[in-house]
Amino acid sequence: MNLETAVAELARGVAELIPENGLHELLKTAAEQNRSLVVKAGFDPTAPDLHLGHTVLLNKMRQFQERGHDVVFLIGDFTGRIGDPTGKNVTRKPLTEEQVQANARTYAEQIYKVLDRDKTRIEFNSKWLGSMTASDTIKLAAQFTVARMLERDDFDKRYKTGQPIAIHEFLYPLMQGQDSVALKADIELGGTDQKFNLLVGRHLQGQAGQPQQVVITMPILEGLDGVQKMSKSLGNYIGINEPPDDMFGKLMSISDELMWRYYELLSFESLDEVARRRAAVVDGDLHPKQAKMDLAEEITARFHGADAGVQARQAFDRRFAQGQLPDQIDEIEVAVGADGMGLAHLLRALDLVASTSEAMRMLKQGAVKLDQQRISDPKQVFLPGQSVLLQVGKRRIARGRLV
RNA sequence: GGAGGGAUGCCCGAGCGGUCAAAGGGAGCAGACUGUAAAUCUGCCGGCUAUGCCUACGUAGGUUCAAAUCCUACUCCCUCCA
Repeated sequence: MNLETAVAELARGVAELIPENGLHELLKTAAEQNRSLVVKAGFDPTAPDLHLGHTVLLNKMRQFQERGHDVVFLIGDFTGRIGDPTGKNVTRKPLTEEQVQANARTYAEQIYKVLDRDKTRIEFNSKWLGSMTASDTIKLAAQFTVARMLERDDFDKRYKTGQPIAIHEFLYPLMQGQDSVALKADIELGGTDQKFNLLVGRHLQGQAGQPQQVVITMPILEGLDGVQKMSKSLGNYIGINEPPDDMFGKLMSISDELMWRYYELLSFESLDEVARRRAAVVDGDLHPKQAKMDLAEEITARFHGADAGVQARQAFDRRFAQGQLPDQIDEIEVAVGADGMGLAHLLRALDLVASTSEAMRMLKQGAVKLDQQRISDPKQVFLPGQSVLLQVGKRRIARGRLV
């Protein structure tokens, strides 16, 4: 494959490339010298539950692996103790060695659904940061100024609006930059929110007399709402370990507009194919729902296998297009006592609602169905021996066997 | 070290002695519409043994028939001065 094609492919979906022609130059040199590049990406050791947002970066790492480069999955076990300066969670409990190891294992279980296990190098930054002395730290801190630190958007905003900034937060970008020095990184990948930190790496490498890494930032993937970034705490995420049907269903619930964004950042279809698809939808030759199902199937298949992708698609179609019940409904045994149990409590017992108060509300709003028939009397009593199929809204469904 | 401001439900934010389970917005949930779309409209949105009761407005006390609202102490946060 020629250089131009390689650069174009590696630049797909990239938010920013610094310096702009850096990737081109690097690939050229690497090819000439017949060496592989050190590609680094750092990860927080406290959030090992990966979702599709994380895979935007992983996908890019994988692309580099496919070209034979040395991809370093760096776990920031040391920097994780500082806490990335977001203004929240300024104090964070230090993780124990065991916790770090456990989290690393959890990462390993997940990332190889995208990355090539044999070509991935896992490192921990405590390896070099942990042995730094106070004097080393001061030397490191001396290589950067407060004024430049305050250029960071996050710090700038907080400083101007009077939000607190703890001194130790300034160390985070420096430590992360030091990682690049220690690894002699040629390229560092990160989200756009990491831009400043990645640039500090370039600066420190320069100070250390090393070639400066090329910085590649990837866009932050929007969550299911299409507005805020995908994150676990916002609840707008799709976890890569979620069951196929859930994954498929969540992908189907995104807006049409967001679907194209997901195509760009998550699909492995070539940009040409995506463009063709989009044109077909615009021309009315392809229903947007079909396009979305294709995407949902591709992603589901990536994490659960091709069969699971197809099955999830069929199950979705049966359930929502044809209005059938799901293939599998968990049957829960409920002890109702000799006198039976009222409907409101039964819903609670089946875990279809969070409280009996919620049950009352759902009943009042006509959201509850018994054996596919709408019902609304909270006092309706169910006796032992009965078997019931109860639904709350479209998605909550359970079968209860009363004893 | 000194002076001042603030802490309200998942989040933001009004209330500043009774009519406050607490305005308004966001998020979320449900119903209608649909492609489980999105958008829109409507309703809900602390809990319970449920037309009543209990718990809630930083924490602990106090004043009062009655406190999110007043007083005291404490904790945390912010601003300005040094």
